[in-house]
Amino acid sequence: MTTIHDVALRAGVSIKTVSRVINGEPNVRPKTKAAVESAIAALDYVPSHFARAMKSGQSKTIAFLTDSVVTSPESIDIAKGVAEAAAEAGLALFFLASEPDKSPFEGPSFDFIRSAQVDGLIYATHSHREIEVPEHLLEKPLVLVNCFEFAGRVSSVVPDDRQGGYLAGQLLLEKGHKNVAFINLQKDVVASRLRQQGLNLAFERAGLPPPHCVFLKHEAEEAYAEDLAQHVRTIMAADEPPTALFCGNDKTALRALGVLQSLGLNVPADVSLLGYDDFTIIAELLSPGLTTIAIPYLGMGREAISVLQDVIEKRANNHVRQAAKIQIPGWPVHRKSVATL
Amino acid sequence: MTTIHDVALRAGVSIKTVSRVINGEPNVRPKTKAAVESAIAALDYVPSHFARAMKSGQSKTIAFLTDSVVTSPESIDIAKGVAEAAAEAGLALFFLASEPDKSPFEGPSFDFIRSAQVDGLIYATHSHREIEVPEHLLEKPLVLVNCFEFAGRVSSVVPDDRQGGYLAGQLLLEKGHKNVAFINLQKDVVASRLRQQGLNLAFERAGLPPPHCVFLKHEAEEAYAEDLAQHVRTIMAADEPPTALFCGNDKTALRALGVLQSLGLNVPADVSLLGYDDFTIIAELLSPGLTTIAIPYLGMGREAISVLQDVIEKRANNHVRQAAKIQIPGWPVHRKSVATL
DNA sequence: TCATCAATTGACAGCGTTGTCAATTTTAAT
DNA sequence: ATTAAAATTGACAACGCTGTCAATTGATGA
Repeated sequence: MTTIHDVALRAGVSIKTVSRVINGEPNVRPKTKAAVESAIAALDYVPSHFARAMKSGQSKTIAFLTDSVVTSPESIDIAKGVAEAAAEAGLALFFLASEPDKSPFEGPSFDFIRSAQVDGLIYATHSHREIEVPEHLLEKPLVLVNCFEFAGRVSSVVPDDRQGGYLAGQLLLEKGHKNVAFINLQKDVVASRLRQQGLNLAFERAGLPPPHCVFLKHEAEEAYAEDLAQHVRTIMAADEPPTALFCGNDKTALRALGVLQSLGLNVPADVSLLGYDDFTIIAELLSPGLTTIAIPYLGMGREAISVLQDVIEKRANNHVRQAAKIQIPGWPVHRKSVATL
Repeated sequence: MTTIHDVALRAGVSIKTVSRVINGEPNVRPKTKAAVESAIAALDYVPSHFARAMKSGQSKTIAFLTDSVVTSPESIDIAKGVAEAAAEAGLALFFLASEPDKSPFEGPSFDFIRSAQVDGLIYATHSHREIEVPEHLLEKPLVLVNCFEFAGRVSSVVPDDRQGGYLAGQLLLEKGHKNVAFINLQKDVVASRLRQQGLNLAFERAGLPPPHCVFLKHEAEEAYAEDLAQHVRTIMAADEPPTALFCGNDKTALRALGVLQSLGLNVPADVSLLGYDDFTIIAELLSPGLTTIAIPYLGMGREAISVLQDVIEKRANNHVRQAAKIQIPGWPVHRKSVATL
């Protein structure tokens, strides 16, 4: 491996001067600088990350922890956003998969975070929810993604589910749907309440009563499917069945579509279908293509890096930084499953 | 930060002795060892990864590069397998997202690999294919996943598509399907030829002629869908239509199912449907559940770490290691879409 | 031309760790 | 009890880099 010494030797200067050139410090004669730069190029020298980190105590490295988000296709974009933004910011990124059945905040992975003197942490969850952050984690700059803690000690970046629900309402109303049924996620899911609030708000502002809303039960795959089918059948059997069905996520919408088809109902001719997530695989593959509300996973990931950098900087300067909950808005994705009345 | 000095001070020994205890070296009196260990525990000491890496030149860190696999749900399991196995092996893992429109083997990310003295590299692709490995990459221990180079200079871990095709043939024959149509992937896809070979072999061994096989055209989403629909209709319009349709992947199978249903054909009563990939999201969600051949992504990821460790070790001892192409077998996943005749 | 001051450069220590080798202690053998 | 050998322990250098501070060089003005 070529070191700073090799470069210094070749350029005929001291290692300190090489260091100055590398770090763009002032007070280096242009001629000297040129000599050093050509030596660096000739030797294909890259400064050792470790030596720098050891000296400065700043590793320029952050770690990305997750309950399982990296391995879940729905929210893989969080990781993508984090990775992109980190690269742009010149930060190295460790991905740590937490071990199953264990808190992600302990075990060998976490020892590694400490031993590698990671500058900061990003913790992302699979679903939007509240978490408990162990005391000892607060030592390090930390940003939560897709989750938050009520104590408000840690900054978090979450989807704006209320806005998303509102968006759904707006979209449906624009297309003329006033009689809407909402097959919401399980009642204990954070997003489910928020989206309902947003949806209801949109209807309220239009001078309409809130849409009929049912919650799925939180159960295994089979039970969930049965539960859903039941709901769809009940809803569509009403005296005045809704003109549109808004589902808590795209997967539910996919299932609902199957049930509707089995009832001989055509989407969107007989009933419109609106999803949530913009889970592309499902949404694009369905016929008709599923109109849905996108969750801004990519943007959340990017924002997390930005917030984390801020936290790190503030911490370094001994400023207290007010923890904040940052809500990133989603957007509607128009495909074919919602008809205009 | 607590350092080895703090521990030594507290335990009343020299730093070298602490080092011995940490690294499990012999010739430390049990009493001394106990004293050091209790000091470590009391101070919550974790050795600095950087200092160690600098000293040893071994970073115990590997990098995972990919064209886009991390962000594609189909093969996210490669990443998962790599991450799991790396953690078990005590290796830290860098995930580097390659920049769009750029070779993953250049740019700032790659400089980082060099500066961080990464011990080895794993490069995974989204689809099973041949790639060109730039000369300068061969400096570092490298293992390819889901791709390979014909030059054979680099070890690779790939799915055994031939075996997978054979498995598909076996499965169909076991269920009594002798008249089968294979809607294969695009002709230029590596997997497509191999699977066809495997499938044909299974039929040959059963004393049957090879199944009818058509290839999809490699085109945009819409054209692809149209192309597929055409094929399905043609195939099913034959004088003696096949009793089973084997699709090149689950996505295609999903589409094909739609076409079959639109033709008024019931799966699996009228015709059986076999996919490939075990892309759970699709396969489980379909009704009927899609019988398919699983691609061993997780196992491939795990195997990659094992191979990489081997390469690193051999390299360290100046042994030449014969590069190898390691094929990991898939397996059939029985759901409901293939009926017994 | 020479003193003065600013700009440029380099010597050296130290970040936290482990390898080398010498010093010390313990054990075993007489 | 004494001594040689073995086991245990520690002092110190070095890994590649940057910060400190001193030394050197060049530029400026009288």
